[in-house]
Amino acid sequence: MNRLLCGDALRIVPTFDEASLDAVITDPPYSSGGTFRGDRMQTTTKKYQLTGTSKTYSDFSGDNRDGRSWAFWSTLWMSDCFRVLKTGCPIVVFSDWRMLPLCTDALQAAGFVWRGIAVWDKTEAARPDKGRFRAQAEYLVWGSKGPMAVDRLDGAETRCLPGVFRAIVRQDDKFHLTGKPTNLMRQVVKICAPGGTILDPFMGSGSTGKAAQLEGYPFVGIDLSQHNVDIAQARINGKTLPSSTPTLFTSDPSPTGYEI
Amino acid sequence: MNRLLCGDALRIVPTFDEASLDAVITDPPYSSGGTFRGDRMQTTTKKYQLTGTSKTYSDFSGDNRDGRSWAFWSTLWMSDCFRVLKTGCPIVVFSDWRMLPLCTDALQAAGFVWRGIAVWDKTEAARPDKGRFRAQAEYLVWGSKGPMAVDRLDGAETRCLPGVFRAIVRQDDKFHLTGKPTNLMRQVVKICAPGGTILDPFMGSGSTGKAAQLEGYPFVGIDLSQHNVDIAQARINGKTLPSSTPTLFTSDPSPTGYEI
DNA sequence: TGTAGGTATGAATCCGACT
DNA sequence: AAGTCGGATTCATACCTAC
Repeated sequence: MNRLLCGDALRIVPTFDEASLDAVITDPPYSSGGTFRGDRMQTTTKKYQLTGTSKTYSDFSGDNRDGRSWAFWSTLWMSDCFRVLKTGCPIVVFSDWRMLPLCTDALQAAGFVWRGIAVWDKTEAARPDKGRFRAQAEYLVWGSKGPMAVDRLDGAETRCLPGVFRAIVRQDDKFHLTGKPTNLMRQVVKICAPGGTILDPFMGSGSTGKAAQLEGYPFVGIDLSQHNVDIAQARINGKTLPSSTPTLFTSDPSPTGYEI
Repeated sequence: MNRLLCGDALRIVPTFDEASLDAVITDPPYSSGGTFRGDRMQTTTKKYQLTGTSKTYSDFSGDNRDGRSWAFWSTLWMSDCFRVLKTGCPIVVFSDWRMLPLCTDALQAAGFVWRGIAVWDKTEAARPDKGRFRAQAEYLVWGSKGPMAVDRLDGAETRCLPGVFRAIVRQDDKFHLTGKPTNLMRQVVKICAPGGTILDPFMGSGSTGKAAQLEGYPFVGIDLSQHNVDIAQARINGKTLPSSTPTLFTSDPSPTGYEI
């Protein structure tokens, strides 16, 4: 069973039971985009979308922190995730090149053992820049709560996962400004032990959830925006949007949302 | 014309003229913790040959002593490189995933503008790890001395370089424990403006120098080990070793070596 | 269904003009 | 002045349209 919740991860995750989940796989707002503070303060579409693009995506909030506060905030939500993960279970966090060092700091500050960096190669379709190395990769900073739980993989076939994923972004597979390809996420979720429940505290349009469903993992997703929760629900359910949408989670400690 | 020098980069680079070189491309020792020569002189073969780099580190990288002193030492030699580079010119430093955050810190501490991370994908030939993401990539942390010098690229054709290099490690193209494929390095050296002189303060067996030669760049290489300097000389010259090898650079401020 | 050719796009960046 | 705003740029690939 899947649960999709609308609200702030910093409020919702603490309501979950300790040591109840099997993996965290997420793509938080990077607060990147620009050398100067002013550049980060733009709307996300202004920062990340090419001027003159016809297709429009909704802006998302929480993308204007500076480096220090981004690391501080990341440590907070990663600590919450640490609490609800079972011992030996993995966390995977997407990052761009600029935030990568801060991301590894926050992961370790939250108590995780940093295990490595995997690479998402977006191929040569990524935006070029004359006389420079093309910024065509994003990074998957990953670690575990204590020693990796190899034991739990007994019985089920245990695979080595790739360290570099080559996956281009397709228009018909992109439901969010920063949406990830489904084929990429189907590979990534396999870091979770078979049948384990996966949490994505910043699910966006729900690519992690869709991939989890396709690979047979129960999924818990959280997003600040009702719009995104609706899109994710529709994608994962494979249905059109319901007439009655769930209410926004505010201060009530018991979140509301979809159970699908 | 190429120059190959034997000695300590921290002694030799300061003897070069300020703002006299056009690029720094290098692969420093990853685990060389020492500020002191003796620390770096210890044999690393045993550490690397059996397990690859990752097993030799503790599970808790970051602010331990090895990491701190590596970053400190890196800042020193990068600062030397900063001085001898012309304004607007690039520096490229290879790093493994563990040292990557420290490497970006040191690069910026030395005064460079950090511009990004490129990826060397060693492909699936890298050693697999059950139930984990394969550590199959190394990283090229790169930056520039001030704003990138686009002006100097006028006239010559300027291109966007790839951000992910796929290159398998071939045994017959490997003259050194951590040698890089020539095809990889031929791509990387193109970050240097056409005809510019490239410095590699830790040249090892000279892959950077060989690539520089093939792509038409003058090259200055430094290595602590006479053995490596001899190998590099032979590779770049395409000849057998000379009967009289150059003397080890010690405290004499005017280094000796090959001019080829 | 297949091929060829034109157009749109990308988790940017730089720079100059304006407030 | 520091902060904002907007236009130009880069090229491999996907996507669309015409034949």
